[in-house]
Amino acid sequence: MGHTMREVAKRAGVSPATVSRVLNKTRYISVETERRVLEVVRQLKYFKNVHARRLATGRSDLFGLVISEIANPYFPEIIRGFQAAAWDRGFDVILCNTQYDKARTKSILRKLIESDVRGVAVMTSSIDKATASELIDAGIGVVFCNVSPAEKLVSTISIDYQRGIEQAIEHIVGLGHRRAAVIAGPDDNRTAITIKDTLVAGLKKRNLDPLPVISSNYRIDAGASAVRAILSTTDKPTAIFCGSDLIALGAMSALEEAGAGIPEDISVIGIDDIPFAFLARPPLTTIRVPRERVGTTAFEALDRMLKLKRRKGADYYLETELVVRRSTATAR
Amino acid sequence: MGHTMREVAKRAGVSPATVSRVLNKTRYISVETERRVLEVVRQLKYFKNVHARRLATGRSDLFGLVISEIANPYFPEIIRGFQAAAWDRGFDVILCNTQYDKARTKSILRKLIESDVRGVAVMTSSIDKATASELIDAGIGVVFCNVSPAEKLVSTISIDYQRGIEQAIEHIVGLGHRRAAVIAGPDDNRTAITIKDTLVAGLKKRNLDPLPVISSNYRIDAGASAVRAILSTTDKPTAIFCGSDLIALGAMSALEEAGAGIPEDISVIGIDDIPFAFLARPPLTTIRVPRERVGTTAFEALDRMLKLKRRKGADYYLETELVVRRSTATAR
DNA sequence: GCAGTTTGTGCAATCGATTTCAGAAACCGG
DNA sequence: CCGGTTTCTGAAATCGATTGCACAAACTGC
Repeated sequence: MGHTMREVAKRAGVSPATVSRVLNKTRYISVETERRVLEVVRQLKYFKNVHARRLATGRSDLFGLVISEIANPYFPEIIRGFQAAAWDRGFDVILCNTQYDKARTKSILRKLIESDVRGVAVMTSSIDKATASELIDAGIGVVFCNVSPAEKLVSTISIDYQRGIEQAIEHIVGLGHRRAAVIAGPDDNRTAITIKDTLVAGLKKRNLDPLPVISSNYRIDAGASAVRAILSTTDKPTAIFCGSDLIALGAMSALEEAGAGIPEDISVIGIDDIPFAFLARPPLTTIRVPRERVGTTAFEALDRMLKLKRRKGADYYLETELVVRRSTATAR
Repeated sequence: MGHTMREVAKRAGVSPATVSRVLNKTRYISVETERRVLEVVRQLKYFKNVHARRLATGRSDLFGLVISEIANPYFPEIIRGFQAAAWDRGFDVILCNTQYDKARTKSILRKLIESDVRGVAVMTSSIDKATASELIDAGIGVVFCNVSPAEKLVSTISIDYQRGIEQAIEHIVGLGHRRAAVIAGPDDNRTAITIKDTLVAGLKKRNLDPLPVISSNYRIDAGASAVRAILSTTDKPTAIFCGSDLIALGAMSALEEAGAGIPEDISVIGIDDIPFAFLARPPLTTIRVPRERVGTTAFEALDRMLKLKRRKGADYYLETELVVRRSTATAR
């Protein structure tokens, strides 16, 4: 709605091309001309139009970031990491929430392609490679989380839960626990499955027979019914591994309601280390996922991949680690 | 990078104009032609380019949403509300975090203007009207939170803390409390100041002399030092009003460390009702701010205002209400 | 003082869609 | 069957910037 480059050019007595060059510092420009142009720009409060620019250059300085639900405390730090990394290099990001909705996901992909984004970070398990193939067909780079392997135009970030989980089991075993339960995330979620499998395998290896319970979703109250199930077993576990901090917090609430003391009666371990984990009562022992790093790594993965002529993806690995707080203690 | 409309037109044996009309359903098109065009579109996996479209139409179907820090649990629901409302009407939103940084704020404003957004929702107190005047000069509508009054191109959303706070004070007085402290948010934050003033005024009116403490920031640990100060006073309060749930949670942690029981020794009241308030131990009594509504209202305020020929802003009001949980009890 | 380079600037094509204008074809009632 | 609509389509201008090419002026070095 504002002024155009042509107007600026006219007022400054130069050609539009010159104005463009001044504003983008792309060529030799005499100080005098530059001064005049900038003066006019200031006077007119001129701002160049990004859309025209994008059209003209063909490049789009845009990246997409797809998550499932912004209210899930798992995501904000990923977003921040990604945005910060993009911003630093002069790129913008379009944030999209699938809200776990198929139709919405579809239109998000369309929107991203139409926006001519350079790359997209898919940080939710609710989109798989097949769904994202549209992007790849359109020549847009994609980075996934927890989906190997990399291929052309596809990079991946793998969060190595193994290490953190081993530390956690070690910790629990060291505290004398012999029976542990698992409350995993939803069964239709790649990451949740990976975590569950890793947990179960790890526990078996240490001869703690897990009695796994599947919670149907990632909502906070998911833990409650699982806890009831656990407490009604004859051979009650003394430790509960949860597939996420949210589940753990829900479980803790339910345990308290049921009169079980944490950690005196039951130890609870979460995964993620969301900001509230340490504010929980008792502060939650959890396996930290470096979320901000996930975000920055996602951006860098895209940036690097797209600079390659072959645009071949790479696999990135990020470690997890146990954070011991007060929700775990010696088995009674 | 994909195909262009011209290619589609050629393959379908029609003119680009026709393709455009088919895709936008803007004119009489024969079924046969439409079929042919859509067929080619599918074959080629053609997506139209948003930038070209925006340039050509002059309209931008974009709105900006400015917040300060995405990791602050206050914001996600606002974002969701705003995005959902925008999305429903076919608009996109550019999410910007100021991170409380002056320079970053500056470049955000520039970016928004360059992107030719139609309107911007400024949901953080870290930007005031003066700072945002650039937007208004550029003819971009703005909606603020907690900054009256509305004017041309400026709408406002006022969260009426008064009501919720009165309910809360009533509640506390009813529980027999006689001395209450206040831990407010940062002094350079409009909203925090409003809340503090409303709290202090309300308490005075009920003859509960507050001993206000100013916490310097909104970070979780902000409450800790304030709590130390409060506990070291001779005439310890039996209730603490906090300027936000985050502060309240921090305070609760600190209180527990200091051996004070909640609510037996001290009742704690927060503001916001963030998702974790009810997971806190004890679940936090708090004054709920309808955050998702704030988001949707912000969008609607912009949408309506921009439809007016005079583009005159309006003031919107949203109520708060007390949510009683278990962090408050009779004074001992 | 001349060929060769470095600077500084403008012209005009281009990016990919939208949209005005106008014209052709089909349909209509009388 | 003829003037008048209505329906359908295309040519071409337009949006606002970028950029390759061309050219002139100002320096080089010899």
